[in-house]
Amino acid sequence: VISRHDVLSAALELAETDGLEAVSMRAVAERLGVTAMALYRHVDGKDDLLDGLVEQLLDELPLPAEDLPWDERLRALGSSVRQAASRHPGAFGMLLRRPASTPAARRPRDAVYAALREAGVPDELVPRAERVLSTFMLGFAASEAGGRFAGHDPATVEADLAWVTALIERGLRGA
Amino acid sequence: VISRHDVLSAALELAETDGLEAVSMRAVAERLGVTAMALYRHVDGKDDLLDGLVEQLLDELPLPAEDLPWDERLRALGSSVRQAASRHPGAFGMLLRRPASTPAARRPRDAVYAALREAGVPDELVPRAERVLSTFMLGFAASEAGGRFAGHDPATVEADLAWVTALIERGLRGA
DNA sequence: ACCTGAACACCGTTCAAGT
DNA sequence: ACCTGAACACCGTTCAAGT
Repeated sequence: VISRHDVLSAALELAETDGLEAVSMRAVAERLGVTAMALYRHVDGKDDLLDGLVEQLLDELPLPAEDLPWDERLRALGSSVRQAASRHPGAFGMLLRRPASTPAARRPRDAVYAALREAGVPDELVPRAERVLSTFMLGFAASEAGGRFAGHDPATVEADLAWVTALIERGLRGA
Repeated sequence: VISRHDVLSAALELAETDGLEAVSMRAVAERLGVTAMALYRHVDGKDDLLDGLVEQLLDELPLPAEDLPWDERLRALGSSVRQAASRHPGAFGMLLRRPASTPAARRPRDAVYAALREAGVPDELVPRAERVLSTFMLGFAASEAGGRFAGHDPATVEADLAWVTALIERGLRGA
C-alpha cells in the first residue's frame, strides 16, 4: 500500500537525482513498484503531484535555531534557501508560481516575521518587509540555481549577496 | 518558406494566447502550416526553441526614453518588465533559468548601467548593483505573474513595490 | 478500497525519402 | 535546400475490470 506522502517523497527524490523533467507519473510510479494509474488514488493528476512536491520541499527547509540573533537567523535562512535551490534547481522555480499562502510556506515566513520584529521593524511593516525580502531571496536563489549567473565567478555571486545583505541589515538597524 | 524568426514568433504568440504548456513542436508547426519535422531546419530541438522564445521576449521589451531622468527610467523599465511578465506568465520564469549574458539581455542591462551611473553609483559598483537590482525586479515580476502574490490585494502588491522603490532610490541618492 | 490492462490522444525526435 | 511520412519511445489520463 502507498500513501500520498510516499508519492510526493518519491517524486522529490526523482527530481533531486534525475531533474524535474524526469518526474513523470510513470517514472514516479515505477519507483514505487506500482503502475502510473495507481497514483491517481493519492494525487489529483500531475499538477497536484508537482504542487505536493514543492510543498514537500518547503517542509524540508531547515529553519535556523531560535536562540541566534536576528541577523544571523536571516542569513542562515538565506543559506537554507540557496541550498534547497541547488539541490532542486528545476523544482525551486515553481516556488514563484505558487501562492505564498500555502500551509508549508508558513513556517519560514513566521521565522522571518520574528527576526524582523526583533530587528525593530514596526509591526505594521513586518508583512511588507517580509514579502520584499523573500522576493529578493527567492529571486536570487532561483537565479543562482537556474544558471542566470552562469557567466560569473562563484566568488562574484557570493560578493553580490554579501553586499546586498550588508545594505539590508544596515537599513533594518537604521529603522 | 519559413525562417527561424518565424518559428520563434509563432512560438511566442502561441505562448501568449494559449500558455507556455501549449507550445509544442507540433502546435508551433501547425500554426505555420508545416509539419513538426520542418522546424528542425531552423531550431535545434525544443530546448533551443524555448531559448529562442525567451530571447524574442527580451528583444520586444520596451526600453524607456533616454531623455528621462534616471529614476523615472528605472521605474519605466520596471513597468516594462512587469507587463512582459503578465503577458507571458509561463515563459517569463525561464528568464531566471538562462544566463544573463545572452545578447538580447544586453540592451536592458546597458539601460540600467546608464541609469545607475547617472545616479552617481561609482563605476566599479555599477555591474554589482545592476545584478542585484535586476534579480529583485525579475523575482518580483515572476512572483506577481506566476501567482505567488495571489492571496493579496493588487493594491497591496503595488504598495510593496512602491515602498521598496522608494528605499532603493533613497539608497542610490545617498551614495 | 486499491490497483491494473487496455486504450486514447498527445508528445519530441530520427531517418530515409521526396521535390 | 527544404520539407514530409513513417516510425519509435515516450507522455497524462480515462474507464472498466479485477481482487
